[in-house]
Amino acid sequence: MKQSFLFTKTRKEAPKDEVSKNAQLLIRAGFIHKEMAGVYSYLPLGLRVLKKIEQIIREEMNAIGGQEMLMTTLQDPAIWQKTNRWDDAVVDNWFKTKLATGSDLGIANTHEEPLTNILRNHINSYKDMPLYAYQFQTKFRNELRAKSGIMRAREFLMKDLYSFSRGEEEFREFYEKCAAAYLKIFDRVGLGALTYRTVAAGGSFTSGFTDEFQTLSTAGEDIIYVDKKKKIAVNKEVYTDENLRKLGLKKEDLVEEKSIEVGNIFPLGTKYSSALGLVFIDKDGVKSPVVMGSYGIGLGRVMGTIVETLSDEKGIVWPEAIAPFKVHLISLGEKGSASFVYAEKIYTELQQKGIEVLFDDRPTRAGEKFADSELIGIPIRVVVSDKTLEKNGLEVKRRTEETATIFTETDFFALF
RNA sequence: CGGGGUGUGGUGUAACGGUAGCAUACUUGCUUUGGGAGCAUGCAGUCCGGGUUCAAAUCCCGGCACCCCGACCA
Repeated sequence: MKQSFLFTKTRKEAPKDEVSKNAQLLIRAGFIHKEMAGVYSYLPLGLRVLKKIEQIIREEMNAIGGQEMLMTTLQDPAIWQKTNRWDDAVVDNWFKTKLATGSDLGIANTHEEPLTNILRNHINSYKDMPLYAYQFQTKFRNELRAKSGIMRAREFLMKDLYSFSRGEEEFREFYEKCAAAYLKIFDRVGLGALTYRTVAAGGSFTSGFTDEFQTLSTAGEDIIYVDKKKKIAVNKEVYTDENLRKLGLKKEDLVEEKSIEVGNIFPLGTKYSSALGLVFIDKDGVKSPVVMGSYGIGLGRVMGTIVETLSDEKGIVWPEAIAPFKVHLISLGEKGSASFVYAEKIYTELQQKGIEVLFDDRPTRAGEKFADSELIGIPIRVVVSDKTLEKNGLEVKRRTEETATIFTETDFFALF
């Protein structure tokens, strides 16, 4: 894409009402637009990143047998009443609205109920399971206090997968598979080194533990105790001597850290299947409720966490796998000049090879282009100018490195 | 939801109750061209509703919005 075509602009200053680093940088660089507190639009650059994160998650979910679907935002209160989660006194962050006829309607904040209800039409026998369904869908949560930029929003895109198993053992097997897939996902998006599977409290679903995936960051809201050798952590909420003993962890190996919850997985047992009548008949003709699990990742939060943890003082530093473009090609020559024509040639060739490139063809000054490039954070910066032309090459600089190197055209294309 | 704070051009900021100014961005022109250029030019603003006052960005009341701390976070 030519940068002159991109409609977003960068800014030197962040809006005064944004304090979090992720929102400041993402707004300055033109990735997102704040609509209101906790509600952000994704602009072209931001959407590119979001889609890459989505695709990585999709690949890993498909790899463990997930089937993608898409459920509705508008929700029928009736099925939520069956699990007692319609009442505002029970679930306090509902957005609710009404049909023109006057009847109540919910705006979905999660999808255990609707999916369980859907599957009543598709699960009858033990032969119909195990079954794993997931979606990328917008959730609405009426948070009393939105904060931390895109990290805790009122409207956000979430991958939610639900597992349907014939028994506890079968459920556990998938649960562990999914945990492994999650670690892969966080690794692929560039958060692997900072992200820990973390033992947490059971929430309101079960009495046992659940698992969170926590990324170390001073911007985090959670406090966890990390065993860096064993690559595991314990959330403060379950940090007791007894629990540590159960988990086989020693207090002296644990370090207290602040962290961001980038994903979670938890057992649902038969809470929803029982309440909504999702049962199956086993080999012996006996009816039992389906054993369920739930597995979530907030895409915006992952994106925000990457900005929080990997940026530097000049701007964002995108890991290659999720960067909006792989190459930021900068022409310093005037339109029509020899170096500009050469830059256009490189641009065309990169595109022909299927390499995503943002071509800064704007008639602006070098300093501004460099500053923008660092702010936007594309992994590889390539400069074409009279100087590089004289040297018969291209100036290549990685966003993570300080120094630039002159490459010949051949060596440059060999990078990909 | 409790406590605190703040609302001024697109963005960042200034103005004792007395002419709303600066910077940036944007328009146009000339110069400049490897680290957010210079000169000139044009465009653009006091959150909303009341009140006090000769006079309100400024003081008072109400509302709304945003930020922070806490609580909450299926």
